[in-house]
Amino acid sequence: MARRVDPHERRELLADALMRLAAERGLEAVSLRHVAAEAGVSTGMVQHYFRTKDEMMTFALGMVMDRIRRRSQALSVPATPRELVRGLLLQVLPLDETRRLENHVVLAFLAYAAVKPALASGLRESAAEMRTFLADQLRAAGADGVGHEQAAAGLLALVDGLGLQLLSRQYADEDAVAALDAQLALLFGRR
Amino acid sequence: MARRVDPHERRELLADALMRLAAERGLEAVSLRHVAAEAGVSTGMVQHYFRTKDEMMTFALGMVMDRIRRRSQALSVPATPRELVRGLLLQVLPLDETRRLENHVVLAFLAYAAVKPALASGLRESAAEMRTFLADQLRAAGADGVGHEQAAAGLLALVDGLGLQLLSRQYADEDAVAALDAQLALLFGRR
DNA sequence: GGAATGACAATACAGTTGCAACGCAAAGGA
DNA sequence: TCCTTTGCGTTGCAACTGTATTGTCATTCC
Repeated sequence: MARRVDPHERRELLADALMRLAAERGLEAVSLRHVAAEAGVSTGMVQHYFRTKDEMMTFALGMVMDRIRRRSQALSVPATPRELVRGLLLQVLPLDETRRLENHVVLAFLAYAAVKPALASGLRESAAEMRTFLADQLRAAGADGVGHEQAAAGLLALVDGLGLQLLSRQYADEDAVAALDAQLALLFGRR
Repeated sequence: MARRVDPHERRELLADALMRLAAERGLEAVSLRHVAAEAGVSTGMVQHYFRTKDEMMTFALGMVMDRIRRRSQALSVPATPRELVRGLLLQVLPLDETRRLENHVVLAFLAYAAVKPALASGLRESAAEMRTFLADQLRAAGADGVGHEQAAAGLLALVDGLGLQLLSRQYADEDAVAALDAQLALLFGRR
């Protein structure tokens, strides 16, 4: 067995195992051996594809952000700005098991990045990206009232906060959606 | 030296050291030895006051939540509901070093509690407490539009999200305050 | 048909972890 | 005065950590 394998595919396999671990037992449970066990491979193989643990973490975080981005882009079917905004923000909320898992991982990495600034840049980027997109849509819709940048930032913060509360089960899914809709009504006008 | 010491005071000393560690180097850096070193005592003493690491973590989290609550209650000088709400929410945002530190710790524990449900209940409680307080104030102010419970939940989520973004330095302090004020204007009416 | 190479597996190693056990000094009651 | 209790320091231990080293194949190229 030589060159036959696709390295990127292997890395994704391992990163998937890492995600499952992080979501179910926290980032503290992520060790080379645990990831290997979860993926059903040897620790040697993990080391083969990630020379260091940090490299593994960085790759996994990048993968998660990439998936979220990709799902959002697949969303850009013709629609009104308001529908676009709502769709995008609903994409981010943890309303099903896959996105629960992803949000768990993002939360874990958020706490991790608060201490390891090298990882924070990726998170910052994708947030900024989403913020300008939201602001553009708000402008296009002619949303009145507050500045568009500010409203976009507020929406993003709202969704982040709702996500947090959903994760810790303080809140039912439909209540979170209702809170989001209420805010959209305030910004775009009722209905 | 025997009975002279106040056990609770000692525990707070140790929990303080834990907080500093968690804020500066993350929860992963919190070990019995590190906490002992940071507090300038022996690991034996840490073990004397906390029989297990989990007991130490739980106590520290409780202490942080207590401090936040206490600061909020000290705030209830006569004021209009709107001022009260603004004051309370500004209390929660990480706008100075102490509160940055506290928010860091809360974030770390949030990620931790997402995996250790035993710790989550405390967080849930204090959030619910704050939500009903906010809803009461909104009702008292006769804020129109959306339901009061929903608006309160939205405000809380907004502040949580803003806190997250402030912590990861995605955002300037004054922008966060502006976003909060914009939302208050939407709810209470301009000015 | 070697030789080189890529893909792993196994093991070793030094450091760190939570926790238990033991030790001992000082204060108070008997 | 003894003796128990409280408060803490020290040491030890088994488990686990990230990383480095080495070994073992199967495959591909010359």
